[in-house]
Amino acid sequence: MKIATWNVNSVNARLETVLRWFEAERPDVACLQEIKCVDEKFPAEAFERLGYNVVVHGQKTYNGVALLSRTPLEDVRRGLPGDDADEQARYLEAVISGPRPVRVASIYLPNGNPLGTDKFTYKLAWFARLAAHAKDLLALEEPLALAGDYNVIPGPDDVYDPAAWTGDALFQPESRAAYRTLQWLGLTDAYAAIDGAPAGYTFWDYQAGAWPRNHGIRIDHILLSPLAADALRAFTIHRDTRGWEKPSDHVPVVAEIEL
DNA sequence: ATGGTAGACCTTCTA
Repeated sequence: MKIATWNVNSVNARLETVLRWFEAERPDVACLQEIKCVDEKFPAEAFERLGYNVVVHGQKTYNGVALLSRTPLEDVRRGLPGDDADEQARYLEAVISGPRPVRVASIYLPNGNPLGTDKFTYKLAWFARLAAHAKDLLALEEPLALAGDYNVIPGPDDVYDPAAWTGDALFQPESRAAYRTLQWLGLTDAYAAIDGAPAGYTFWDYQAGAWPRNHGIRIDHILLSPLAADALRAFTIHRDTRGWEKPSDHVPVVAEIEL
């Protein structure tokens, strides 16, 4: 089973590009982030024509996440538990039905910039809520994948120039520690499955020629519960899509598991 | 040099 995650930076502006990749890669499950539309504006029919079931947790203008699956999605949870006042659409969870069900979440973690503002506070608070919820999910002892744009550069090997990012929320010690906390709970970063691969960036800014200069960062991650990590067979970053017409600034990331 | 681009949408915010 191929589980993909992709921050598409507006699903409607990107539809042709996204469908092109779906037709070529045909993931079984896909987590989308930054769809930038309300539920009713999500182009569900286009994905249904390709054989996908669709659930959406949308929002006007900003954020918004979706889950696509070849088999029906059950036990759907919209929004991250822990703060009823949080109105930002950044979390969507469901169980992918089948003989070997897998619980999957599409995650769009807050960016947190600039430092010293409530945006960074919100990021860390959101991270704490995610850790609390992940702990509850891990207690179920199911195959589980938490996939998405975490807006965290885990380490210095995950950025073209660490010094250029020291003042950025994505590379703060607190952000990196929060990401490690998820792993101490028992989640595995599927990226570790790449053997001897060079830096695997997943994002290149639209500005300042970041793509042609390969000024990238690795911020899109797939975290797996023990049962899912044991079943991991491959992990791929589809960096070629960054060179396509009208690209997202993020590229798709895929974990293949064999349960 | 504190730049640059993209998307939503209406003037500026977010990334």
